[in-house]
Amino acid sequence: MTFREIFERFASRYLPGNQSDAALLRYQSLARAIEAKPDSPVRLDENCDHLAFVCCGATKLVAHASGGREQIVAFHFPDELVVVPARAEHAYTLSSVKGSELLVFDYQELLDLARNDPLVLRMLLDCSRKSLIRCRNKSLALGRKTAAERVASFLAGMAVRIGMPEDDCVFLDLPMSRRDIADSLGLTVETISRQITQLRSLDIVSTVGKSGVRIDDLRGLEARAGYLIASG
Amino acid sequence: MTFREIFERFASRYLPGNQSDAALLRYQSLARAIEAKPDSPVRLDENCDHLAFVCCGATKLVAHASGGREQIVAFHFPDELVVVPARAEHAYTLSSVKGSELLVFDYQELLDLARNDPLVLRMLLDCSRKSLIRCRNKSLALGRKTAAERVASFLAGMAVRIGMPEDDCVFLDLPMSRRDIADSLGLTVETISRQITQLRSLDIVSTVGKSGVRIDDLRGLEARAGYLIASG
DNA sequence: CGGCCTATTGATTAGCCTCAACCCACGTGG
DNA sequence: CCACGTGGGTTGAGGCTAATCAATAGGCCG
Repeated sequence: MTFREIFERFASRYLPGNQSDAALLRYQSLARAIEAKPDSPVRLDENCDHLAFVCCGATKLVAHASGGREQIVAFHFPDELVVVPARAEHAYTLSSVKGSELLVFDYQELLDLARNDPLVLRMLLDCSRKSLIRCRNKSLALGRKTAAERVASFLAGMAVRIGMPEDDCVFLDLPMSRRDIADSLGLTVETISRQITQLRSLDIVSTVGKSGVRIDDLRGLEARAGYLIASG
Repeated sequence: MTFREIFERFASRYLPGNQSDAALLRYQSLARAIEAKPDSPVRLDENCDHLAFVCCGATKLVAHASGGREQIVAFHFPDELVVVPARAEHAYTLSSVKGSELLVFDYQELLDLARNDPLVLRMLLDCSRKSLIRCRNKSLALGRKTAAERVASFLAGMAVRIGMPEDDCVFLDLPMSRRDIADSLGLTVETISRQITQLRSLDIVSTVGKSGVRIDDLRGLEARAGYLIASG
């Protein structure tokens, strides 16, 4: 994809429709397209925050702790936005999960340009609030849910975000490895594997190759997710 | 405190200084003061999001899972803002930790009023982004840190937020109970207790009564917090 | 001073991690 | 076309961390 196409896609989704061509160009001049190879960190200026638009592929925002431990704080799929904090201040890295094309802004520059544009500000606010809700839900899972519940919640969440409805079930083509899932759920690859095996033996999901998961019983999955609502 | 005083305090901290009296009054008309007793949920309309300004006391935002399990997703101290999602949609409750005085807005109404006020929008954006960073850090702790590291991180974080510097050390008067700390760190009260005992025996902290904690060795505390930066 | 609730301490258990082996799909080169 | 190597995924055995269960201690109220 050309830079032009990527920017158009971003603009049509996130910039208000009534922008003048001149205004669009100003936004465009702040943007930079980045192509990221599978499972490689996205190189960004360490001294400032960034806003990234995922055009295609999938990315993960990774938090680092001592001893090489990693926690994936969020995944991002096409047409989603991420706020990436400055590496210098907070130990986070944005990485691609599979090959991805991104559009990246210096967050502060973008904010300055949008200083008097309430529609863009509201868009950013909305994006930030959605991330916050997701992150809070993740905190609940990491703090209080069992391995079985975390995996069920994860799959149920993926079904909403990237699921392809088939007759009476939902098919997932998971872009991330078991290791990524483990790092996202605060577990190990072995535990993920065992839990998926468990779900398979209960006829709740079936797996197709390494990345394919068909959710045959979404109700059953949600019932195991530990939600307060909908499962008591 | 009177409603007037609470609102003034909110306005001076979060509304831009150049607002007309009429504009201030419009904001004021959306606000409602709530006094919350210790450890009791704040009663809010379940069908909409809210923005709460903590005037005094301390609050916690609690996420609920099945089986009565609770995860505290954030604490809030005087002069801080919280976005509380609609209970109807997401299973969250705002509760006071000790007696608190709050100023509460319907989030949507506030946003509508501020629709064309970039300064207020940026303030909200900023607040949302700070919450997001905190929540991401919490995810790292819950997903990948040991009990010892979580408690150390917690105390180090509290030192920044509510610590009172004394000669060569920091004193904390923790407003929350051990149970709250446990629910915040994804642990049990017993584990919290044991970890604090451990820190005491290492001469890193000393405790004064139930709520007092003096951090004698902040460096030592941070070294045990599992941070990537500053501790390798 | 006595009752109550929170915090602490101790003993045991359970869930997940660790370590190790194996399987399988895929790519490579003989 | 098959032997081989590689890397992710799965499965199994044993260990460790934090949970659970139970009892004691200690602050704070009347």
